[in-house]
Amino acid sequence: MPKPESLNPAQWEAVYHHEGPLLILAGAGSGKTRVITYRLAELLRRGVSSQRLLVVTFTNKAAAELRHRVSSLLQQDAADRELSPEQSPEQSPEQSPELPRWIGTFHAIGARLLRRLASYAGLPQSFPILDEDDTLKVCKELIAEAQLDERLLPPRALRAHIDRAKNQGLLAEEYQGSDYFSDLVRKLYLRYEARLKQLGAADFGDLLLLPVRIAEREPSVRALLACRFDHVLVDEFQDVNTVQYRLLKLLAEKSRNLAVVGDDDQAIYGWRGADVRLLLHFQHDWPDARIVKLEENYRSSQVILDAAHAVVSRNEDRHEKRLYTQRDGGDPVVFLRTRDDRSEAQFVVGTILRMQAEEGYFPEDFAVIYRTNAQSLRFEETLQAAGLPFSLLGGTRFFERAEIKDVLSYLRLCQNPDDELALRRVINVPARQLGQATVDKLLQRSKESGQSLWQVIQAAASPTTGGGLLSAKKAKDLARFVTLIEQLRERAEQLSVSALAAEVLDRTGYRLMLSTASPEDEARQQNLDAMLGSMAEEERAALEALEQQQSQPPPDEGSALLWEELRPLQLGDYLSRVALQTDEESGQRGRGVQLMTAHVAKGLEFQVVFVTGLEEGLFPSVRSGVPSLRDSEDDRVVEERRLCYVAMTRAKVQLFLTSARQRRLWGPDIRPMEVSRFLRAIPRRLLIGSPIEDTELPPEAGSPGISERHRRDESDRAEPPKRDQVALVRAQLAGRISDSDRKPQSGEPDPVDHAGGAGLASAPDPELRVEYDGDVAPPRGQPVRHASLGLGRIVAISGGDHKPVAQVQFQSGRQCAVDLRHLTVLRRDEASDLEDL
DNA sequence: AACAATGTGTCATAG
DNA sequence: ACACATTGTT
Repeated sequence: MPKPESLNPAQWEAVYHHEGPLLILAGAGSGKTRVITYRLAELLRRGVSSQRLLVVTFTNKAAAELRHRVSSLLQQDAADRELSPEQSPEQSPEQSPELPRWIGTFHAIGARLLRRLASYAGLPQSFPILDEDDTLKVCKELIAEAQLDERLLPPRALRAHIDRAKNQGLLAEEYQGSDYFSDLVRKLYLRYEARLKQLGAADFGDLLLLPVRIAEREPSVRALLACRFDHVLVDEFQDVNTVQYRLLKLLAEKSRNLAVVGDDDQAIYGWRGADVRLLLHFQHDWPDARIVKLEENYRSSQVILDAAHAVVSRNEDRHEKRLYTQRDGGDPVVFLRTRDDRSEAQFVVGTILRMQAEEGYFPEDFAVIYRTNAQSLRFEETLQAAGLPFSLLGGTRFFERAEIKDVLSYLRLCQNPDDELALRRVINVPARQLGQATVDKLLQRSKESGQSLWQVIQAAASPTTGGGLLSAKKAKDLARFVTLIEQLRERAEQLSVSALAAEVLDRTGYRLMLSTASPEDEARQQNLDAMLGSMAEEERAALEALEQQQSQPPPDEGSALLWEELRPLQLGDYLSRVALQTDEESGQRGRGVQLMTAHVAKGLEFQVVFVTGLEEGLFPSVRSGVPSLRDSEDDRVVEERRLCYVAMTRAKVQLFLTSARQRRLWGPDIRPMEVSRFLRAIPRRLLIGSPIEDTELPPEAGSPGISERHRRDESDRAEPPKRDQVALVRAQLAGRISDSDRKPQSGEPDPVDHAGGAGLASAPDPELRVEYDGDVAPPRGQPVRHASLGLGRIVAISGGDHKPVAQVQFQSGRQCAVDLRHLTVLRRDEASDLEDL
């Protein structure tokens, strides 16, 4: 059992709170995970069944971490009990409680619920879960089918709108169309929903949306959910969105034992529908909630905390809290303004090398944090060149690699050959002469006949039933593929998951395809081997859990539907787990220097942290193009500020902040970058390094001499910091400057391109470009020209948060919506040859 | 004509 | 790494 003396009073209160709602406001590094693990252990000790505890986290990594920590706490607990001489007789001495079985991300929990509720949603029990790629393809096809131009409604935008709707709990028919644009989205959302149903598939949003909607509709299901768990514990509550909250309310409806942990200063997922107000106004729904504040920080030095606080406290709508630590003082935060992203990377890597050599740090002690994944490249190159090991967190995720998805698609086909997306993915991988044209024919036939693609393929492959759809040669190629799949499906009945996967690699010729000696192929082979290994591992774990299973309480209250049964790993179990397992194997924390985005960094901690790219437009990131209509500039920056806070508070001992004077962003142009406003918020006394007052002139032709810049760095400091720190920065500056000796590529950087033009061949005359800032929109009937669609008139204008869009009737007869920025407004005389439409 | 191989631009942030 | 366009091959 937890030792109370290792908890501070606030933590103690949170751990031992008994029944009823509980809100834990946990500042960064305040021992939040510790509180959750201890509380779980305490609940188990009090006799709450491991089957009736639900713990929700945001990432698989966090779930794995919790599982691990609870498990070791329970083991230690059992060991302690054995040692203690006086054993209370009523306490069962023999075994420590089982681990809670329901620890997972919202999506994992939702998927488990939906598997059992599938019939209510008209889905097969083994529905595939579509990832982002899959849903993007679906959106693309829908847009094509609707004969819309992708430039007007980019598939990504459609997907984002649908996803957002789902996060708000809206089904397609509830989606409100108020203008042309949202009407369009509504129509396509309706088709999207129908298409997914036809595919028998669910997307990420469905995993939460559908269980909630089913339960709210079906009283019997609602009752099941309400009594399924005795305690519900939620981590990162500030990042919960509406649907997730509705699910929580359903699950805690009866017990009312809902404990949530969160920090409003770390709310960074507003863009995917999270609503901090759920945390800020928790008492509104749960008036009797006990509130516990954790404000003592056990991670960072006071200097780091003060600097981070200075950044985030600029926000207004927040619980004011001030973290304190017993480790007073600490080294100042080092700020460095570098010439460009290259020298930024060189500074970071140089510093790591030096601190490693001189201060005994290991590569694992360092984290490099940036705003966007694209920034990782420079660091990767530079670390590579320096011979430092590193691992990239996030980015392209393991299970999204092509080779992994290919093999998983074969496995999906073994489970269900009607899985159209899986079928289309692998029909020609490895190449078997079944290209686009052939697949299109088959798809066409499938659409006409209403048969599944697999059925059509089976028919077309046979000379008797082919109906002349394909040439004899193609039919033969196809028949070979059909036989392959049929054989694999037979084998699937007999083999374990890992053995089946190995067979897939073999029989499909996939291994053979990767047998060239190229480093890419070798990496792919390694990835596949890693996957086979993880399969075997899961099989072993499932068996072990089965063996160790304690007396299984029989399903009570008719809730067999939601009961989890332990069994050997089945193909379907594996596929559904893997669809949600987007982060790298969580157990083995990557080796070497850790590279990650600020979002990924949440919840982690490191000795030394570099927060990089602190530049206006990058961090805070301001989306290029037209500012959105509703959000004020500030609204968007508020979350960025919290993101910066999250990044800074990852550091335990030393924090570095860097900012480049120029970098290539989005396009081919090298842009001058201003220093981030977040830096200006930090009191000078906490900082050493480059002056922040640095006026943001792009490097002039005769760029300032090295010595001059160096001198400025020194003279601008408000207060002399510790001498060794000065030496440190000097040494680093010297290293950096020797690199930046090279001349800038061109005398003047290109002017900032505010248009964010989307690859049109000829850019419209800037003077005639539409100004659209919400007030000045072109009137209806306005003649316009589009680079590729020709002349037309505006029929309607619609905004939306993202893109101002005009519905245009073109002279060609085509009517479609076009991003306003791609239109040129014509003067009356220019439009004379445009007839009335 | 249908496929395969090769080159090019693009990308917030996550499950 | 992926989609797209282009060129090369059967």
